[in-house]
Amino acid sequence: MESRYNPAEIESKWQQTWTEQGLDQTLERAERPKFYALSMFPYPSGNLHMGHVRNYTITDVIARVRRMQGYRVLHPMGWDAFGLPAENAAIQRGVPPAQWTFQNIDQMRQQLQTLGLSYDWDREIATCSPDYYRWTQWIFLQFFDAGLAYRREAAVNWDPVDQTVLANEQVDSEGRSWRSGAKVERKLLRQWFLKITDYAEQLLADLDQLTGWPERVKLMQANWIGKSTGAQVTFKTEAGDNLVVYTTRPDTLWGATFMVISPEHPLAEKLTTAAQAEAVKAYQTQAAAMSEIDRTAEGREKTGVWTGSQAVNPVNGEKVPIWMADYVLMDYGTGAIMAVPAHDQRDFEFAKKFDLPIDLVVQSPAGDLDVATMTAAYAGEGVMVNSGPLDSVPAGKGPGQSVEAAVKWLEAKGKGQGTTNYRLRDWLISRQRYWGAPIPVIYCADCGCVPVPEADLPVALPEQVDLSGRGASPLAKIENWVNVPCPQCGAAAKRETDTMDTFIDSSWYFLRYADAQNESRPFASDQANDWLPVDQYVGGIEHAILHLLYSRFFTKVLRDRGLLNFDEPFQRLLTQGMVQGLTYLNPKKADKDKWVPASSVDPEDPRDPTTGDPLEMVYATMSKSKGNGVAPGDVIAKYGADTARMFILFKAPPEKDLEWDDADVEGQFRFLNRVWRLVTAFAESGQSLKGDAIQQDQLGKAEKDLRRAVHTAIKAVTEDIEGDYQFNTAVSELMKLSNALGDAPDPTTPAYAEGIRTLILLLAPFSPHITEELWSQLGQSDSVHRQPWPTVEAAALVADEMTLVIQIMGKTRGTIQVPAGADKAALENYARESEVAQRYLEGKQIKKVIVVPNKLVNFVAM
RNA sequence: GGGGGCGUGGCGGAAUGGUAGACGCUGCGGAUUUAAAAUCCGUUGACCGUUAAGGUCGUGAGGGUUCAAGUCCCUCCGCCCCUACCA
Repeated sequence: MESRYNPAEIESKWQQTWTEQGLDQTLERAERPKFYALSMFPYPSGNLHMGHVRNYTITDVIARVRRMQGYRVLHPMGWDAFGLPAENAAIQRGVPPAQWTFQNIDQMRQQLQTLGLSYDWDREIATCSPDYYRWTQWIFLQFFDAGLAYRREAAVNWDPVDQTVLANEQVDSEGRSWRSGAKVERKLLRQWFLKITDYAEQLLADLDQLTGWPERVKLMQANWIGKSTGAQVTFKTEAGDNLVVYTTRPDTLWGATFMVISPEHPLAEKLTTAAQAEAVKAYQTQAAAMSEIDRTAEGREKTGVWTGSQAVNPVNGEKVPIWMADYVLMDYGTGAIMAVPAHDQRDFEFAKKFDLPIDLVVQSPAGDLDVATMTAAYAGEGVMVNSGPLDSVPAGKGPGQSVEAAVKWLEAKGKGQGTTNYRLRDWLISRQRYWGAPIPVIYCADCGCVPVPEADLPVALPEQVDLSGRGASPLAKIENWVNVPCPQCGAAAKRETDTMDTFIDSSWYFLRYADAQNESRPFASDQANDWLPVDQYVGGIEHAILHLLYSRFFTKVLRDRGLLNFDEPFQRLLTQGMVQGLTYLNPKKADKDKWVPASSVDPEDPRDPTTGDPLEMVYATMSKSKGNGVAPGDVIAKYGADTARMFILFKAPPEKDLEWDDADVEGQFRFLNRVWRLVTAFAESGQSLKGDAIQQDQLGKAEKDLRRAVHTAIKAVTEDIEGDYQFNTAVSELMKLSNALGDAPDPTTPAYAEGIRTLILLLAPFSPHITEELWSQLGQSDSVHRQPWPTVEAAALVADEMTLVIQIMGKTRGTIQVPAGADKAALENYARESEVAQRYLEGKQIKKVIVVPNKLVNFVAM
């Protein structure tokens, strides 16, 4: 009797069995090639959302296929578990951050387990656990030892209401604190930095090694690193100081008519004359109070103030006034610029506003540029003029052009030198927060900043802590934690009370998985060198720069410390698209309030429940604020994890956004039901999966057709997965195979048995539960997931006949069936004799015949 | 302003320069059923053709290369994403 497909029952049954059997544990068999499949680990919010499901399903399919292909696969999961939400929960609900976090982890692990993901849970990590952050601190000390961790004053986002520093991501687009709503100020504080700029060139150059990364992610990183070439030029000030500027256009030095320094420039005070002191001070205060966002707002009118002093242009001896303006940023270049208003738009605007001179040094090819009539800076091609030794040299950065000539001239005269500059800045890692890894250093009055000795790690987070969300780091208030003897001299000393940016935790977690339970080191080098680099990394595009750049940086530093032997952590990267939900919006309402949660809308007649306005429907990324989310648990409860996985893989290519659609989910459920019926009917007919040996040359047409469909499916699914991960087309190939089996006239042949077997095996990585159940119903004792991946039999792909397309003048006019393997001459003959060709060619003269073997014959005729 | 990507049926999406629309969803018609659900079969780009055979058009727009263009080249339009006073 035919049983119904009951996903709830079989899924929990097999999940339990797999856990008991340890089916998903990492296979330690050195003779097999390794494959490391990794999803970006989640923050344990406590709630699994569809974005997670998509991410982990993609990686799981890849891991499962590789296992069947004979690789030993590392496929781990863990938790990016430090971070502010845990502190907020503590403040709002009085639950200790550790307790809140570990509860969430338990909850999310359970949710993950319902998806049938083949993780090796023995390697699970949580960055907030002392077993882990001990090694985060150890790695920090490696950086410290290498001179790559240092402290300096930095301008940070300061919330004047809550009296705390905020991370950039906690400041909204209007420059307000997400918590207090106060306008964020910039404040100078002593902070810890990692010297990522030391690795700027390598981080840029090694992008070339990342052949398996999306081009746009590499571009984003390259732009972020922002390499530019130019020159540093020294201007002497009236007071005799050297004011160094960086410029990418040293050739326009002769057109520099003033200079601008940043309000934070170290020479600012010295350069300011008594007469201007008050105005300059006021300008600096005003600049300091502004957030970076306000300061760099688009289209903002130039502001500035004269310092009262002047410098000498080193190329022509002319005096140029030194101004101060906030459009010059202290943390790019030298914090000072030479202004060439004729050829730089910003300088042009500044010169116009403050009535400063404009000197033309590049004349356009048309020769019609005149400073008296210019309404904008000219940055185009041309030839150098009014530029002494550079006159008549073509303007530009190319070989033999003005920039090259200018650098040569400056270097020869000792007035400057060619340099390379990067936009990348050092990484500020101090956070005035509790729930992070404490920075393991101690301040001693005599010995200075002393690293915590390795043996004393971890510097554990104290459990009893008062979290108010206000003031400096909560750790500073815990006297018996802060006060420790100096590790060097034993005198009374104090701990650093800041914790590390959580991006540090995630910059090395992929290494820990290789040796997750090591108690004496963060990882054994031979283990890490064996498993890494990650063969396939999967995650969201939002980490295109941050996490991926930091991880590359860490890998290179640890390599230089002799701990790793590879340059790049992630060989291939797949950035999966967002999951979008059907979203209702009220077009009459303002942007922020226009979303209407789907739960309060009647889909038959979508109206705003409060105003009665008709609503518009769009697809938008699922989020709480839009009320358009679909809970994974609901879908799994209704259709099962296999259906959810199939839908997500089929609905869109992995890197594109995916529109959640219930009807399509139903479609996948129908497909799995069809597979269920096909296989259970086969099982009940009492046939064996082994079948008789198949003799390809003795098969009838129907069997040959079926075998061709079967082996075409193997080929297509394998190629779709090994190539660019076209899971959507892979699933459609599985559907075609299922359709072919359903259409097969005789379900008792060996070819049919082969088809059933192949369908189950090819489907197994996509839908692990139903395939395991069907496999076992067919009397197989070993897991379907331990079977070898099917291989293509070339002979089975060969058809006796083929469809030949007949074209007249490039237009398809019909097709005929011809024997396969016919040569060009034979194909042309078949085509000539065809009824279609005769009809169209009657009374015409054939000028040319193009024969494409296995495809078509095209007659060019008049 | 700079950089990147994308425009294909009612919808999601397929198409090594070689039959555009695979596969699925939706819609429509039918079978089964007391009825429904489920399932199965057929059909589903537009237009012309009474039916049929067949034809014309059709991948954002316009040009070009080619025997043949969704695919390659040029010009333009539209949308999306990232980034931005970076000297």
